[in-house]
Amino acid sequence: MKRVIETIRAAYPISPETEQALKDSVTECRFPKRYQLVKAGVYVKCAYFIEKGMTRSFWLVNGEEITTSFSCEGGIVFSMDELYYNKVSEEYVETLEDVVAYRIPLERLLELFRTNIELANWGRIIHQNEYRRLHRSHKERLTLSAGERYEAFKQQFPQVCQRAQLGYIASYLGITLSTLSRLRGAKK
Amino acid sequence: MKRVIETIRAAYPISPETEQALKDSVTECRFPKRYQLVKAGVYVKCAYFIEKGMTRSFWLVNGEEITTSFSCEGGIVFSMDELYYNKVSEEYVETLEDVVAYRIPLERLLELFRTNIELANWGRIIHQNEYRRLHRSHKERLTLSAGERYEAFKQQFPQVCQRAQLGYIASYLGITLSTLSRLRGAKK
DNA sequence: GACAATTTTTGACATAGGTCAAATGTTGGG
DNA sequence: CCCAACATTTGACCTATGTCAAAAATTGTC
Repeated sequence: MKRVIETIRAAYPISPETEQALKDSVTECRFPKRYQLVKAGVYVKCAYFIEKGMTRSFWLVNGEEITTSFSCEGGIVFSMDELYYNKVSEEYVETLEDVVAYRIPLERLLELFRTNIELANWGRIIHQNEYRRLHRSHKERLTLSAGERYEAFKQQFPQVCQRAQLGYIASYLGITLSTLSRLRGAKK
Repeated sequence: MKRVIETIRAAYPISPETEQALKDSVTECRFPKRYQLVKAGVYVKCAYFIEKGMTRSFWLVNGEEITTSFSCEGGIVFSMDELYYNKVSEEYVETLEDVVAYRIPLERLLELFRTNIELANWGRIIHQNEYRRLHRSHKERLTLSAGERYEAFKQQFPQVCQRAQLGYIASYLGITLSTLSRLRGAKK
């Protein structure tokens, strides 16, 4: 869990005891590329810390997939609806590469939040950060052209940009595949 | 602080001791309509729990104001950049009505997060909720037409809809004032 | 290493919503 | 109660990006 613990510590410093409590709560698991970790309409009952590989979350609206986020090494993947509100997911999460992850039951994660103040604060801070990210991308959506948004995305997530295919990036940016392709063509 | 405590408890149950610790940390204050609680480029050093009245947060981009959120009774208002990253704010927050609020120094709020597990969890949960809200509005932005978004907004925030002026709502929805006005005209 | 499947590029055309500016309506302070 | 400041509506015209479909490039698999 090297990568995962590192990322947690970068968000909020945790003690060795907390680290151990986490380690005692997870199970290593592996998934092939294109595997659905979370499906809309079902309970998953666990969250995944990504040690290796990349995933994307997406909505399925009128048969169209809309990517809402990417998670790489160190990230945590779960169904918001289930973790926050104990409802079935409205979103899907699938692997974009082979993935090594650590599975933690949601119930255990919630118990850790309730009882371990370091993890409660870590949970607060990762949500703050994600909130800030979305907030910024909302602003970009309102003030930048499609091309400028793509540039900003490349800058902010160079890795994702290289590892994810165009269609996913396009829907994340809220533009069509054709438009994104044209933008790339025009740039060179 | 009735309204404020009620809203906190609705997000995460806190004990009477925690309630008291909060009460001991705040100062009541009042602001007239159109007062700027948070300004871009400066340190504010505190957060405000709104007891009465409404505020909006906005960005100023190329001389244009882009509203990113509204806060009513029970809400909490602060500079994300300052609370999360100890940087000056990039956003403004101004009152849209006369406001009664409770001021808490950011330093004290952070100390409470670090030392009080109930408040750490409350902090986690309000951020989860805001994150979910933004997530949903991001989806709406990508899948609904301007008119449908306005309908969804009216449904989700009927109060804000009545109390805030059109221009603020338009920029929140990411459409122009003229377009929103036309939509309203067409509807009847 | 060649074919099938998938991904990306390109083309022709359509449109939702933007822009700018003027007209009208509403509101609060003296 | 009236005027100035502010908020909303309306009009004429425009453009960034979408849609749909076909061609080209890339990738994975037997």
